[in-house]
Amino acid sequence: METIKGLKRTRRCGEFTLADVGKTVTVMGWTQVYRNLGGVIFVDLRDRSGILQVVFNVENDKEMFEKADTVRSEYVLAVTGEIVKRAAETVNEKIATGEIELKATELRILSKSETPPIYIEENSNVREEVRLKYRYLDLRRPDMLRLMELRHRVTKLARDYYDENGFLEIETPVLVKSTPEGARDYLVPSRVHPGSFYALPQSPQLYKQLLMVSGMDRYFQIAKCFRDEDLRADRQPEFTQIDLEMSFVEEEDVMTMNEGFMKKIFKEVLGIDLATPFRRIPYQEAMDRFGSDKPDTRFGLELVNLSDIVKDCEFKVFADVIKKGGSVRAINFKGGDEKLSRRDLDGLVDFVKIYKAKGLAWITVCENELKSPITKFFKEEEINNVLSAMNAEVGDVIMIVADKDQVVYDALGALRLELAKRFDMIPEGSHDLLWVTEFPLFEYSEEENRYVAKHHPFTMPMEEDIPLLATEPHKVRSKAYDMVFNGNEVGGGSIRINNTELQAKMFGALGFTEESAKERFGFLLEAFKYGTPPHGGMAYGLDRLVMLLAGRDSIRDVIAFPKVKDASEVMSAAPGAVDAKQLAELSIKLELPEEEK
RNA sequence: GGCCCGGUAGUUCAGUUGGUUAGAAUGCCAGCCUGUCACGCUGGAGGUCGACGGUUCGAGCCCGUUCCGGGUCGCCA
Repeated sequence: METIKGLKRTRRCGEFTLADVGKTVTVMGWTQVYRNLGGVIFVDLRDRSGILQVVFNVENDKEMFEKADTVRSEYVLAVTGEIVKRAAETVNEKIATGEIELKATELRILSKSETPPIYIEENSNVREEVRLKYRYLDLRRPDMLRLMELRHRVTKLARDYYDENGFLEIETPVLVKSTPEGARDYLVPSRVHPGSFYALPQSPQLYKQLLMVSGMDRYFQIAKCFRDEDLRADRQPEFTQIDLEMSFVEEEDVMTMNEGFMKKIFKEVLGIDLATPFRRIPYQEAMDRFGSDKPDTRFGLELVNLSDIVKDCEFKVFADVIKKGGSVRAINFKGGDEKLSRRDLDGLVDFVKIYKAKGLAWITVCENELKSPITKFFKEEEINNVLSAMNAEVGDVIMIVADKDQVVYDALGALRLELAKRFDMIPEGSHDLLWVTEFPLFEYSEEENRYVAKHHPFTMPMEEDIPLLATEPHKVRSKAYDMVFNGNEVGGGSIRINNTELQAKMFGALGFTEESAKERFGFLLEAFKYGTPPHGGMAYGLDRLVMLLAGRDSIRDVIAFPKVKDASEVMSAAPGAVDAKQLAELSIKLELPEEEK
């Protein structure tokens, strides 16, 4: 094996141009392909920047030619030679360096390679299982390199932007106190304090608020966060936030600041001029029109509330639902009749059942009649009112769900996305940014039988709703806002409570006793006694943001070493068992479920 | 935890109603070839059909269990 000793790389492979013709240079990289034509060998040498063709000719140097003949895929080479211009008929227009090539004068094989299990190429369609097992090879592929580059640029722009706007980058601890509200914590046992545990942070929330108390004024951080919950295509247990907090601000200040950030990212990464300010859609409007708190507004299929029209109808299902406080809502799939077979409609009925809907009623508007399993239960006037409310025309299919509001929203919200996806109703390359505002402060947890904070317990209620805190907490709206990009939540935040009495009311509404509030958040409440500026902030899901900017469907594509569905890592096989000695040091005894012993 | 999809050569896939020796492309190995660029030509090697069990004269194919990967519901303040 040969060494690099005495050689210096001139530049990366893809960075040479016609201007370098005649120069003697040294390049280093991986062998993309080699082509032995008998008396001449071509090696395409690849690194992060691209490819440069290297030529070995038997007539120039027989010994080196024979050495070049032993080169195989992914061998790591150092080649010194002269950059020469290619003859016109041998120019390769497919690569950036296609007009030149390197005429080798010295070849060193720095490292051999076994035949790689996956081929290193753009858009290889290798099974994800294999890609993840050999992630370091997968990352050699140009599209993966570009995604890592993109991610780097976004974090760099975040640092630049917030720095320009007077934010300080401050690190907060990764070993923190567990506050079991919300997602499950990852726990880290303490050796020094047997029986005690740190948690890994779900977000730097409390610390950044304390930094505001400290007078840091504006803070940001690229923060690793952890949530011990199940994965999704856009959710990893270990993820990164662009986290920020500002003092002396209201909602509009935070939103404006962050519109500026998005404007900068879109301009510099995608070359797109974003219009600001973004639209603001109150939560309730988002739910009523789109059935979602992260609405994709790039297409229609908006929800219409039919409750008033059908509340007295003879179709028991609808009337009963409304009596119990639920609603009957519908979407109109324009021209759906010719796109959907009866079988497709049955499939959609099953589809909404995933979201707990008990069924999906439909009315197909034909030339001289209506096709529907339910119209027989309705008076003519009711039907006409439904049709006009839905703006129905011949060829349309009206799809109706009746249930508790949340189920109706979930089912129709998902159904409109499904139809839009299936029938290509989303304009290609469109980008739709908006804020959803006025989130409810609480949501009811059936599991815990109490109200829980929708955002987190430090979120400021809207002034006009504060009187409702003690009486009708479900009606209280908050100064919280989510940034939504093409129907994805890319970030969210709120104005925080900076007043201890209000915070106490908040804990009261959440059902915390004074002691339990003190036990969990005592240090924050204590800090708030000493002069807390009005403050607020937000956090972006960096991984998801980069994924969307890149137009990818999976967050794994923008994370160098992602976890898979069961939160393990295929390549390293983490998590793993530890030996008895380590456990003993931590005073931990295992008691595994029977089947796992 | 539930539901759905997938697992056949290094890789991507095909494989008929359950029937002889499981195929293709690509990659790999060898030989030939002096301007290719996914070089070309000739030849060759390469399989625990994810695993285990069952049904059957006979299983890649049917049944059960299980492992692995993906999607999704629950979950994710």
